Amino acid sequence: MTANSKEAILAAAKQSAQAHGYGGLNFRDLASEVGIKAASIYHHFPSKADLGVAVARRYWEDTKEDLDNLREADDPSSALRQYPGIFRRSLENANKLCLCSFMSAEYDDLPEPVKKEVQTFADVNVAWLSKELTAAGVVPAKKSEERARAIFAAVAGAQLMARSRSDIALFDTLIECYRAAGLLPA
Amino acid sequence: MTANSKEAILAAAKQSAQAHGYGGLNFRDLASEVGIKAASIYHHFPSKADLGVAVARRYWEDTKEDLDNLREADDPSSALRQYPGIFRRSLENANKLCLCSFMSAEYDDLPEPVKKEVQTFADVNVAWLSKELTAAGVVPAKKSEERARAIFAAVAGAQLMARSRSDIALFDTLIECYRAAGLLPA
DNA sequence: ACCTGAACACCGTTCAAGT
DNA sequence: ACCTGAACACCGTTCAAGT
Repeated sequence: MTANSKEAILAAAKQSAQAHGYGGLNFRDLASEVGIKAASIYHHFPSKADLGVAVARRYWEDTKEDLDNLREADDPSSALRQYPGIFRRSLENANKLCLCSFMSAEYDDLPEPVKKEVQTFADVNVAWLSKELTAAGVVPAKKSEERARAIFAAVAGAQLMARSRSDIALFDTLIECYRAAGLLPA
Repeated sequence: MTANSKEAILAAAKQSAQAHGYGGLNFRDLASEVGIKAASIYHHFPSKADLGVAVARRYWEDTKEDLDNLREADDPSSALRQYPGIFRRSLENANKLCLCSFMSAEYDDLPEPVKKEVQTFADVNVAWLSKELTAAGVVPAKKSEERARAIFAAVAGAQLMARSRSDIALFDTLIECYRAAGLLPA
């Protein structure tokens, strides 16, 4: 074992939750991947709900960092152009789904604090998109949040559909079609 | 018990799968809702996979019927306008998700024959949309399938996002925004 | 601090046996 | 045909004990 167990658990849980959801997360498989026993996980996370919260929070934190890096590296138009790439990378990574899309599906069965983190993921994406859309002059400031939400929902939907076909090219076609139709800036 | 058990199981399983997914489908709760024991379900469906196939097939058959009715009752433009209503009705029904969106998330853990039914659901939607888009003159025939796929993915994404907020008004706003942006015909 | 074996209560699933 | 009791496998969780 290289790093500390807590980080290793978090990383493994993130991968598993993106493939199998919160319900599909199980401590025994998780532990064996990390090289400890299931009971040991409880030393780091007092319950499954706590692990779920930690994974979802880390997930949006990582995404926020990716988004901020995009913003710093490029002008708003280019940054917006690269936004779908974040969802594409999940598909590239063993056809994985956005953790928060999966958890949105599972919403009824999620512990309350996990729900909050899922919503924060959406909020982070919408806020970033909204700011870039305004900065790029795509839509007036008054309409930017609404458009941001539409883009977020559509890109998540494209990822979901592409995953169900294990077809990254389909994802690319869908994004191109969003651009051609006018939902995403060309 | 009114009708036969098999139909009652199918109906209850459909509701449960839309709320909790294929993984969340559980025979004990299902049985108690129908008024029999869990083991009795296996008399009607030899395995969970068989039940999953039956539920998913029934689901797309029902949707196909709804779509065909829409087509017969209205001209292509009006029919297209009412398309998102099919997804809206799931949300109205106790904030439920499209069964096939949920199963797309769960794709890695689905039995092979269930995967096929999930794809057929998408195919049915895309074929209907494609035909109506061409008939309504929204896009040239050559581009209609691609656009149909984009609409299907985007509407499913809107439903997923609205579900995670238990907010039907958000679904309506997203659909309106798709129209304003040009993805859906106005 | 960090980990484990063993156990607990629970639940989805299966199957041989009932009617 | 239709249903069930009982068993099985697995789950999240706990805890006393190990280092």
